[in-house]
Amino acid sequence: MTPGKRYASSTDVARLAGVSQSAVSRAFTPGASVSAETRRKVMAAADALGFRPSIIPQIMLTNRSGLVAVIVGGLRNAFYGAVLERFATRLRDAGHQVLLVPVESDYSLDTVLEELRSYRVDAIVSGLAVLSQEVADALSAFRIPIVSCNTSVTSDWVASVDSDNRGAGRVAAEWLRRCGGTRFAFLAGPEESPASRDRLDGFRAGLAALGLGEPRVVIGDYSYDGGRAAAARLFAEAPADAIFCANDLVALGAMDAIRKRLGLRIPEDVMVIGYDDIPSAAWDSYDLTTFDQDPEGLVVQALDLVREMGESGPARGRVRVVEARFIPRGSTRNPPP
Amino acid sequence: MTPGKRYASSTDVARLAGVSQSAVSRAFTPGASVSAETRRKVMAAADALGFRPSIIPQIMLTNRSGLVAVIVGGLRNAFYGAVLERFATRLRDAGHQVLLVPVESDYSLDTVLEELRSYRVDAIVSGLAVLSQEVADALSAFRIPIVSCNTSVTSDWVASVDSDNRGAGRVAAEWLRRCGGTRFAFLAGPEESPASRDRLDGFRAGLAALGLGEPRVVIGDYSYDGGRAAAARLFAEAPADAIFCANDLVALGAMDAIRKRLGLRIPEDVMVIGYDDIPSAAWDSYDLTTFDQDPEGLVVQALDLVREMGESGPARGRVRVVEARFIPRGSTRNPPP
DNA sequence: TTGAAAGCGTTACCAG
DNA sequence: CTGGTAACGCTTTCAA
Repeated sequence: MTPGKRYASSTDVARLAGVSQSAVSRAFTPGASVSAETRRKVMAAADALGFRPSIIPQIMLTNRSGLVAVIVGGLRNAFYGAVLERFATRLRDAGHQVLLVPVESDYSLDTVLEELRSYRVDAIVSGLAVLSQEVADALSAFRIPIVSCNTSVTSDWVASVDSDNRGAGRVAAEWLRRCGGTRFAFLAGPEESPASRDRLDGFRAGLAALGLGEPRVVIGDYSYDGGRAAAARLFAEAPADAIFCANDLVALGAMDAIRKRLGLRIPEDVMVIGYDDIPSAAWDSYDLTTFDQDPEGLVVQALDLVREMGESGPARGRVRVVEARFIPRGSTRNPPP
Repeated sequence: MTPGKRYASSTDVARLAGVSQSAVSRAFTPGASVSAETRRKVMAAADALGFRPSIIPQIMLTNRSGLVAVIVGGLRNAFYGAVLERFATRLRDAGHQVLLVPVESDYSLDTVLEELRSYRVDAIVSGLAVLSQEVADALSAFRIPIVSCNTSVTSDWVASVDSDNRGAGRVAAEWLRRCGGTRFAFLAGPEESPASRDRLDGFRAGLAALGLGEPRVVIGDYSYDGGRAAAARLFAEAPADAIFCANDLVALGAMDAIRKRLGLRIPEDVMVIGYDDIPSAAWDSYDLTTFDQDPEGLVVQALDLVREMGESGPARGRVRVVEARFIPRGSTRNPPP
């Protein structure tokens, strides 16, 4: 192609405007001391050439790129879409650019981090839970501030934002009990998901505090199909009437299995509670009782950590917790007054 | 913070390894001529210092950043989430980094493009439809290859990928007619959406070809709530029994309104067809007849255009079309044999 | 195979 | 307020 030259440089502009290259730089620097006349000449030449300062040399000088990487694991879940959109919008409003990094598992995380490092990203926000303390420590070697969502593990360079999963589990247990539930079950996410585990822990604790036994647990995978299959497996063994699900997608799948395949009614025969409050949860066909994870709060806290780490540098033990707000809807019966 | 120095440079590595800086560069350049011994020393020193070449100076030299910007308008629709994830994955596989740019309207597009230019992005993929020929021409001034999805407008620097919306509209009309539809309606997206307009055009053409009259049209906004409201407005005026919707979200909202609010049955009383084949369309509660927009094909074509423009430079009139595959499900009756 | 040196486009500093 | 110069970290000549 070679369309002449793709980009004009400040030197080109300086030549055309009849000033020094430094003058051009100053004309584009807010608050620099330039005479109105010089600025006018520079801007005219810049417009003629389609010039805008490149940010690349600046990155080279400062080692700050303005880039923040956001690592996501799977966008099929509308909740992640909503969170990602918020991150992207707020990061841009704060003057950053968003580097989107899709990662299958934390297996490939090391390779990815090498690349991000070579781009001098200022920080990394990970939707992927950083699983173990070892991984968190290993990540510190990269010396890039990392904020991990849905974990409470931290290290020098890793901070985290966590939802109050345990608290929510307890609330679910109490509500289902108050509304007349007797046979409790938990449809879990992937076995290794800390969020799913914490929700179950809270659910267990809540039931125990009420003098009730262990809930039955079916392992799933955070998807609609997984929820449907899990519900089928659950009822194939024995019925349940109070089901807490690891997330909304699982709950919606379970609801469809319960109604369309098993022919039971919700909430009369079976009550269901989800987690996330994705848009579909509010749809007329489901009207799912769930928890709002406060995506706004999650994003705000995460970005506040990014800012804080950028300013004060690494420090161990930064954790923020966002509350999960209970949203009772029609998939659970009304409690007695 | 200042943790000593954040990044080691090739000069630091050279000093530690007792070689020249050029040697370090070569050791990291595949196919460069370095002796095994030198490479060994360099790598040892690099590991000790945690060194990896910065990509920034390279960008400065070549004006190619490896960055491809993806502009998205709203991630609430799961279809866009799925498409975005594919884009991100494939772009990374092709060795690019993905810059995610959320944009409310094309109002702010100019500002955004200035920024992207200063980052020397190699190309821009826009999920936002580039509306008019004027906008497309204006975009050419930025001299960055742009691929626009869901438009057929092009210019020197703007290529586009379009779904066969008209063809799908015709198929919808034919299917609804064959299955016994008599009172046709179209629930549109935003008035200015070219995709929605094209789907309607095809629907109209299909009905006309069958000797049928104009469908009734209700303007909406591509959302579930919009679909619900649009269906309510439609039936408040007069009933319909064959409804084609601008996308799946609208269709799902309409289905819920028709069943839960109006007390009608689907498909016995009313048939509904959507567009996109988002995951929820296949859920048991909806089982929505729809069109698969072939997100895979969309992404492949778009990235092929990116590659092509990167290699051969600007050229007018690059358009690719991806087929929409019809997926009959339970929200329409079975056609007579 | 190796080292020295130029150059990419900025910003920041220093004299004038 | 202005122009010259150093510096950032790399790749790429050019000589040796």
